Amino acid sequence: MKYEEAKIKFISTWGSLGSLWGINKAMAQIQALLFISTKPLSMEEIMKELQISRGNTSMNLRQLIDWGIVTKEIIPGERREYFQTEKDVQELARVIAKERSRREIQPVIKILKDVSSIEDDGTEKTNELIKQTKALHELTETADAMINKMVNHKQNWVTKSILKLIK
Amino acid sequence: MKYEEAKIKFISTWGSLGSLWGINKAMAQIQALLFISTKPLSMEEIMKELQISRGNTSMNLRQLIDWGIVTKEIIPGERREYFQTEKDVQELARVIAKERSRREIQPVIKILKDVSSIEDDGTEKTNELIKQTKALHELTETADAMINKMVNHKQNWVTKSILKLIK
DNA sequence: TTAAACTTTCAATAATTATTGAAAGTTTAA
DNA sequence: TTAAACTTTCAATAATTATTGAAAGTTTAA
Repeated sequence: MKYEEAKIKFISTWGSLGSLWGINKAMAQIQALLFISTKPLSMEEIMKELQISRGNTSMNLRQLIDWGIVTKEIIPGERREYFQTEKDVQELARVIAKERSRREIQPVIKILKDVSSIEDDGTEKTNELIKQTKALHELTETADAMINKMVNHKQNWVTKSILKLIK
Repeated sequence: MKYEEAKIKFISTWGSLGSLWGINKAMAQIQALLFISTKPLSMEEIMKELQISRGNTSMNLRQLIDWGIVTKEIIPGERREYFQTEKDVQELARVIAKERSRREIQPVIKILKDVSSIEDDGTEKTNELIKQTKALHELTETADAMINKMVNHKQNWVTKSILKLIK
């Protein structure tokens, strides 16, 4: 496998993995392209590389900026804007985990809490609903907290300690 | 909020959360319905409760069985099949994490490994590709291993230890 | 066997989500 | 100011994914 093939493979794999971290294909591909680029890229360059339209590129770049994983780079003397992504994987993981938690997990936790707090009328079905949603609420809250804590430590001594602990 | 309202809210929330654990809406809703049911349900009952077609119910039930979180229950003297889901949240989390890892994360890890092992021709762009995909490969592999290990311990002494460690 | 009571399959269709591209908007240099 | 060089917006369209429902298949009781 040579450079070009590897590059295409990486970008398309990372694109289809987008669903796993909650973003769409084009957004993930743009991030992937910037991630392996040796320099910031312009919108024109991104469009050309990924074969996507101007509108699509513009919207998805804006979303990536909104997520906080892509930044605009102003190159002196240049009219057009250039873009670059966070290059450190640990920091990338931190931002993604935090955003996903905020956008998707927190709202669910809130609803689980509400649902599990309904008045117990003593019937079997109400009992079951309360019991099960309460268990789900606790699990979700714990898992969310753990992932965030984990990923928030830049140095990985914690990771190492945890790995040692659970091996 | 009364039982019926809470039930509907829970099922629709869990349904839309499906994307987070990699399954579709109907599949997640069926699982949610079974999760708070006090007894196994027939296909007829599931269709009626969720207002979905027979075909849809049949296919998604099959998928849930395939994932290993729903089982058929034979009730003596009854012709039709009944279904129930795993009721223990810890076990549920274990199965989901394992399946997601197997179906989605493992294939990506393999590709990252391949891409990061291409021959280094000494150019800057090849260097960057190798460096960045290697970092991503390590991170993905570590995260996957951690989540699986974590969720694999039924007792939660590990969870507690980890929480203490990272707080 | 047969026929009733069920489940599964799958082509057609509906719903959802992503993408295009042209028009409108904005910025900058002269 | 103006016009060239850019970016953003958004209605139309394409692509993808989920759902339906009728026909085919299977199982069981008699």
